Amino acid sequence: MAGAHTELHRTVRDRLDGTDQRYTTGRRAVVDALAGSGGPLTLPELIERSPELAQSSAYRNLAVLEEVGVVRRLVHGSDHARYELAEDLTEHHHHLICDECGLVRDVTLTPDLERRLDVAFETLSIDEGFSPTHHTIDLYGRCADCASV
Amino acid sequence: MAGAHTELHRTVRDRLDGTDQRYTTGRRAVVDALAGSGGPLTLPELIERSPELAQSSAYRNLAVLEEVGVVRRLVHGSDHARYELAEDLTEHHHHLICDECGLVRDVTLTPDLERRLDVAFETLSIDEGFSPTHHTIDLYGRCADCASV
DNA sequence: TTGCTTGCAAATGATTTGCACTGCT
DNA sequence: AGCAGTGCAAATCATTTGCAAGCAA
Repeated sequence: MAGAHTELHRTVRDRLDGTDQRYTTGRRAVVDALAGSGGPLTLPELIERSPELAQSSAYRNLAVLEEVGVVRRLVHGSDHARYELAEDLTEHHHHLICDECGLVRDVTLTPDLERRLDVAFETLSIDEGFSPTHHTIDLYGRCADCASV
Repeated sequence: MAGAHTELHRTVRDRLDGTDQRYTTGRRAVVDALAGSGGPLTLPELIERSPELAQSSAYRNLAVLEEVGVVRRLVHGSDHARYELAEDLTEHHHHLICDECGLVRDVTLTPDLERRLDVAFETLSIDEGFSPTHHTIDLYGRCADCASV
């Protein structure tokens, strides 16, 4: 656990070093917050978890981290965009999204199903002259909390 | 073809009637534009196809049509949101999204694969206490035009 | 020192809204 | 007549950016 965390930070630092950027306290706080949540966070949620971050710096750090491939920016229906660690730092996953409260949680599909999907996408792409790089699957519905009301 | 189109308009009118809203020329233009494109449109694209629409009216009409379940609003990475006809007026489909130019095109998966996905989502949802209503799949990559550069 | 970072305040840009006018019904 | 729809201009609000000060190599 601690080991994985350390390695995560080392990877991030390496990627920043590559373009003369520093791994500052603020950036580390962003990475820690994203690593510690079970799903992508909005800017307000991120700041709630790291109140020492100024809003503009948080946005800027997320942009920098996105550029070096550490962070991924997502947009669903809601007002705020959401941010998560890039998949090569975590694991391929998808999202459960609550129509009611907007909560987003990570989920994974079985390797077997992912394999079938990849094959289907590949075939599709050839038909369409499209070169696929990645895919996202969002599952919308009601989360446990909202359903129990 | 003409028949299907007529039926579409009738359906839209019915849904609007249900809440004392009118199926005006502007709204019809919005529906026609969305029905005639091979993928969801941004507001600028929509207005390009129907220049008689004022921007604010286009936004307002889209909002009204979304409320009565005729239109669906999508957001991907780009600046503008995209709008398409609701799936019960068209057909269950997914999207190919070009990382480069932002183009979005509709695609469908095989019924067999969709069935497998539904089963997987159902299982997943039970595990998570989540009640699924629908899903979206976005396939990112390079479209034929951008790949050929 | 050099130049990346930060925080504040101001700017940007998509979308929304107030209001007076138009046009169905 | 009575109320929904429209267009314009102004308001919102998430996000971005300019700038002066802070901090690490």
